[in-house]
Amino acid sequence: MNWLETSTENCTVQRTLELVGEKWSLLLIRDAMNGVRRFDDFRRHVGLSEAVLADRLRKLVAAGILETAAYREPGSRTRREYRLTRKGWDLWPAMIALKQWGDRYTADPEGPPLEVRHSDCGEPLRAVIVCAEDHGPLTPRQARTHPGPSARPRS
Amino acid sequence: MNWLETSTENCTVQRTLELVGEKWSLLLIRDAMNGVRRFDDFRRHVGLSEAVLADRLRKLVAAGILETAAYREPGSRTRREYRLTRKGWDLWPAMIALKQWGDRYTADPEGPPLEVRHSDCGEPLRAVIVCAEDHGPLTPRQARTHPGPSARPRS
DNA sequence: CTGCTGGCTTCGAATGCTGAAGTTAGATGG
DNA sequence: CCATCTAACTTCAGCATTCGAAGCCAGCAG
Repeated sequence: MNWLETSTENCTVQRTLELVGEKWSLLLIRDAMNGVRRFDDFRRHVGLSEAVLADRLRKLVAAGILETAAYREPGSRTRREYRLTRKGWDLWPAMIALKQWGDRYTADPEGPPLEVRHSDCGEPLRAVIVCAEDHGPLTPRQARTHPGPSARPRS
Repeated sequence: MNWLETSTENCTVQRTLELVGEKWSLLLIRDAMNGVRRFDDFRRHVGLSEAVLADRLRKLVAAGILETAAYREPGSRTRREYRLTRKGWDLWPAMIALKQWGDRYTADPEGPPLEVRHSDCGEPLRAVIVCAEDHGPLTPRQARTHPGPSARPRS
């Protein structure tokens, strides 16, 4: 069974994009990874409409990527903030990989507006692909794809 | 200048998503990485409408992620096929990182429908973040973010 | 009890997606 | 040399999503 003959219905990339691939979702996660937690901060910084923001936050919470927590500032009523869960933070390698591509191909001549570095040595980060035995970094030519255990023919 | 005060206008993640973040774009790139090259194969396998497919292919070619090449099957007229460029293949780490997340959180109980392994040792791949001096794999807690050279205040 | 603020919801207009039908260029068959 | 077929589009009507703006609501300050 080759790729063209296998169903995409249970493709894990596709399912991932159903959760985070809508417009704005990954930008909200980007902001959440940079410490943004409140509705109004998301709205102003990411720059989307309030209706869509409310919808996306609801979906990301339903997906287990964000969770809400109550907070209270002195002299204000309690409110809810949005934080990344473990599952949400597990998107970090993907976010860094997208940022790395953008840094290379879309940055202004001076460089990117945000830098992420190793806190110990101060060197910039790279997303690399290795195998389970730590051979690598690997290129696409060093990889082979096979049908997996749940590969099904296309209807 | 903290993150909430910096403009997202030149954010490299945002610019990346402007190129590949539309619905279907990353799925087309997924298929291209698996060897799909023709209009009709994309249409049938990815399952999107022809109008949108034509638009996405045009945009991905304009972005330098795909390029067209003439091909000719015996007994047919010459046609054009779509292939990933180097720039397109550079999205591979991001694609693997998204697939890895999907494999962990969205796969059927038996596993994913597609497996990617190191061709030398046969072990499955992992997307990891390292620093330029190869410390790693790193977690988000071991990273620090700073404003980069093109950080600008939000208007 | 009046106003203010954060966090939404509602609404009309604009944009985007879908499925189906139509178009075009070059084989191929009669 | 005319009709047919096919891959690769384009056009179109209807539906869904997104946008910007406005409105609503709860609780706190004055």
